[in-house]
Amino acid sequence: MITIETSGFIPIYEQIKKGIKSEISLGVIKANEALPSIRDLAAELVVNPNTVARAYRELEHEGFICTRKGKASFVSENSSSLIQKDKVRLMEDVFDRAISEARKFGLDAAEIRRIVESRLKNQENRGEGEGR
Amino acid sequence: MITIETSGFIPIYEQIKKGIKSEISLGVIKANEALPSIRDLAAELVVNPNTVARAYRELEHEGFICTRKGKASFVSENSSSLIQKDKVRLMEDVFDRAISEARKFGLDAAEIRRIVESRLKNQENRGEGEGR
Amino acid sequence: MITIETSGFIPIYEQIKKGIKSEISLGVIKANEALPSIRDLAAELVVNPNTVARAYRELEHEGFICTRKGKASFVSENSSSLIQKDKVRLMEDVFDRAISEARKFGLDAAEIRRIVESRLKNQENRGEGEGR
Amino acid sequence: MITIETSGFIPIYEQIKKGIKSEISLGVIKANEALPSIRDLAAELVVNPNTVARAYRELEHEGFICTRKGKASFVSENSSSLIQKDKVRLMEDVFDRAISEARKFGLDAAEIRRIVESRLKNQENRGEGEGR
DNA sequence: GTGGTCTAGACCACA
DNA sequence: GTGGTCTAGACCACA
Repeated sequence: MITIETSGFIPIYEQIKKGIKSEISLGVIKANEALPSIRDLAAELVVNPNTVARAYRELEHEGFICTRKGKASFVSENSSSLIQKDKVRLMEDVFDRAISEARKFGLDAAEIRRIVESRLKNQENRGEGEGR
Repeated sequence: MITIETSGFIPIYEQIKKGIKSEISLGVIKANEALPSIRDLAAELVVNPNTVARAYRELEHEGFICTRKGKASFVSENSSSLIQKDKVRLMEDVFDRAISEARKFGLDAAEIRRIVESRLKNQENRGEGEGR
Repeated sequence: MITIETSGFIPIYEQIKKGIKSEISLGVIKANEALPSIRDLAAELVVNPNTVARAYRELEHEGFICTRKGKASFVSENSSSLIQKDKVRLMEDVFDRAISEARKFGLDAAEIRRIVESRLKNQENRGEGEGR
Repeated sequence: MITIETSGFIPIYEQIKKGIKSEISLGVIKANEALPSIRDLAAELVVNPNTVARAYRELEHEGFICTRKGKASFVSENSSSLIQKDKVRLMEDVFDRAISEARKFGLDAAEIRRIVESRLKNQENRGEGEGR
């Protein structure tokens, strides 16, 4: 369910980290459940295992997952509360950036609202089919 | 007026490019006007001249500015129309990304609208003073 | 009585080896006495049998224990003298490392003595209850 | 000044991290001073640049150093206070481990003191010559 | 030249 | 099979 963009500037390991946080946030993977193995996820994403390993390692350092050697990585017990905080910060950040970008090009609040609406609609019309 | 973030993953030359497009878009610099020299802008942004040079070079390739050797770089005659197209695409892109990011974390349209409103207000209260 | 740390870098089989040497050294298990079976110890330590097997195998190679196929592992006849030598070397090693670590951070002999005293006291106050 | 043990179980990147913390602690490198470049240190330690890079990256995440891309890594402004805390924790840890190791082999406080004294003397006699 | 990311691939501890 | 470390080496952004 994680998608990787190789164009663009965000490192693959960051995209993996965000993808996993997203899955935890959505409840796709729940506390104490195992993540896919490094090798499996690497194969699925067509990415080097080292890159996945880095993502997992950083998620572990940040407390989202914990790893049992020889077994697998598991979503931490307290991941939900961590994710919750992280998510709020992340969402604020994402829209602050988008809005200040828009402001830099002279858009006012009304125009921003309008473009948000149009993109919301646009994604509804296109995107919904994919999930089914 | 251009601000550079050294943390984060977006290359500095990209930030400079976007900054200049923004200034053209806002009319801060108009068609046929000269851009600051590479050295001056580099000094102002506390950035290496090579980085500014790259931004200018790419803006030239994209037709936004034209550089006369030994002289300076000027905003192209047809920059406004180019910028206009670029701006629409850019804004759509920016909000598409923000919204799909939010969707990845399970936010629905109502929640997205709410967060956009809160960030719009938040930036009004803080940010406006800086521009004056 | 053996405790395993899964965080940290010392392999589990090494921790098991040291734990058994410790028990021989303390007389908890005496010469010619049987060690717990690999399966039992593995269960007790919540560790994979392979890992215990490796510890036993290496202890055998070093002469501390001997394994009779189909039966069990026994503490060797001459284990005490071996342990005695090993223990002296081990203790010197342990404190050499600790002290040189402290030296690397600029502590002088007086400061090292002081910290040793404080840790000795600290462990007395907390740790003694656990053993009983 | 950093020494790497390839025998033993502590990962090279950890040894590098500790070595650098030690140098900061000793004032060998001071706040705002540049660390050796990744490539240089890798060459000096006869280690892969990736390994040094990992050490630097983790030191950065922990706040001890900060990296300016294209330039170098620098000791953070607030490194001293961080190091101070880290050092205390580290020294307590080191001696707690050493002492509990000794306890596992039946040594009492008096014997531990004696062995500490003997190792302190031993290192004085051997080690001092090297520093000059 | 300097740091950052990524790949390919080896070897080890653990299950 | 699973994660962890390490090496060798490529390519990019930045100075």
